[in-house]
Amino acid sequence: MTAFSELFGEFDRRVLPNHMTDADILRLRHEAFALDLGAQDHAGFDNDEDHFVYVAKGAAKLVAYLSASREQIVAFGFPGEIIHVPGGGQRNFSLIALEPSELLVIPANSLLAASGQDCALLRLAIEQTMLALGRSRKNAIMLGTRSARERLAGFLLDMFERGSRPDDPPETIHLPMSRNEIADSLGLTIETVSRQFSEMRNLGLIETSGRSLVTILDWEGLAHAAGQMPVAA
Amino acid sequence: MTAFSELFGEFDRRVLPNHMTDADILRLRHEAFALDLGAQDHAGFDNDEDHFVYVAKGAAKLVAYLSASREQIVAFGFPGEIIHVPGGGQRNFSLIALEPSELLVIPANSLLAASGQDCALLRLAIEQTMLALGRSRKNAIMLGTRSARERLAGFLLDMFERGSRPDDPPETIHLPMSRNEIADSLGLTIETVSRQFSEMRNLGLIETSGRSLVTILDWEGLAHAAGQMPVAA
DNA sequence: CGAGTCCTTGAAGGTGTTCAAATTACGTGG
DNA sequence: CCACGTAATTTGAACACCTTCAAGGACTCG
Repeated sequence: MTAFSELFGEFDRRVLPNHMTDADILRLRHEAFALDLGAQDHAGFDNDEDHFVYVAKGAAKLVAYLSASREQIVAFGFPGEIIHVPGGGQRNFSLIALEPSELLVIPANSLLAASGQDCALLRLAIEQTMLALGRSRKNAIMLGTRSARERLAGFLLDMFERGSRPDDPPETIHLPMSRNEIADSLGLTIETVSRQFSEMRNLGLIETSGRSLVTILDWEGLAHAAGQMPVAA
Repeated sequence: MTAFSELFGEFDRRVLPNHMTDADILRLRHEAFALDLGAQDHAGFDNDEDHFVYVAKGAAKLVAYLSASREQIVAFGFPGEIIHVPGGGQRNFSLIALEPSELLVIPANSLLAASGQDCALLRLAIEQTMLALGRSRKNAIMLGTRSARERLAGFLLDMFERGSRPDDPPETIHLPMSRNEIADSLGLTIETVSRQFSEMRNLGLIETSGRSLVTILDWEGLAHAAGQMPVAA
């Protein structure tokens, strides 16, 4: 069993709906390809077309480049998630691995091409695109309305939801991205992020160990700091 | 010919692809409905489901409510455009008319339900969702990286692209939204928006007349103020 | 163990916010 | 058609938060 077969098999089990026809699965198998990236490698695939990227192992960031210094991280991808990578539109997007990663790349056209009569692949594509839209809007709301404290607290809670691994100690998470990358995703500077870490440490909300291990000590306090919306109608 | 027929006819001509089957068109016609809204009316439809809303006349905003005071406008919709309105997820979204508007509302399920063998409706849905995703990401990048000046300059240029009407004087646009709504969409306060208007007026970039008429005097200067990315590789 | 990078901390400054008040625009009724 | 009342906008001043610039310290990799 090749590496690709294993990878595609995992994708099939975890993402593809059960009722897919063999023809659809075979076509997808033919169009998709595996990508093994080292830390900071950027995924190089045909930039004219949209792609869906399934993250099997590791972690990745989708970056939009602006001026030389400032860049914005549009999305993170963790194992089991799918990132939508736009093709050559107006802006320059890149998918970059945060740590050694195994990815399965699926050209969007292979999902959009006519597929059987129940259009299972199209349905998969639209479902993933809508998920991406929801995440992007949530992100935009965060960037438009929240303070630095709220952003980092929300970020940490989000990372705990998405990034907990079987081998991590409970309540503890390994952040695969640097402070700089956290800053670029929250629309802040690295110094502000660092200061927020320190203050939240001093408040007894979290504990850190090394550069990337974070333990949540006070879940309620952290949720409060993230500025949860009251459940009013 | 009823108002709905006219509205749906326009939608058919301007949005639906030519090769749609009559069955698809009829089903869509059966599921879609017209909505006539006065200024500040909010579109009330079943909030559990996603909807696509075609704006025929007027203008609308898609708002996310957070705490009582702060809200974020996620998208504007102008004639000819389609807004994706998410259903009952975690957040509270509302579609609200900025001025008297005619909308055509299409429940997402009526596009997602199996449709013929070429899945024309599904294709339409995915195309619109991807457009919405692109706009949302562009918006997130703006909110994460741009200054107040850049945001308002970019906003005005965007409005000129999307909102020019046949009866407007050239170089001049009617903004259907208040300063408050501009602020809520740019992630700023109303005072900051007003100050930026004043400064851009003093710089000779724009001219304003009344509350909603804006004339661009210096296109190049405004584009520069918007912080155009140099076309470097 | 050493070198380099990443992270933290400090101090000063800028940009946008908040609070408050004056002014302008617009719809309504006379 | 003009005057008035209300709401939106503009402006001012003080302040808060985040950024910038700068330097010291810690972690990780080879």
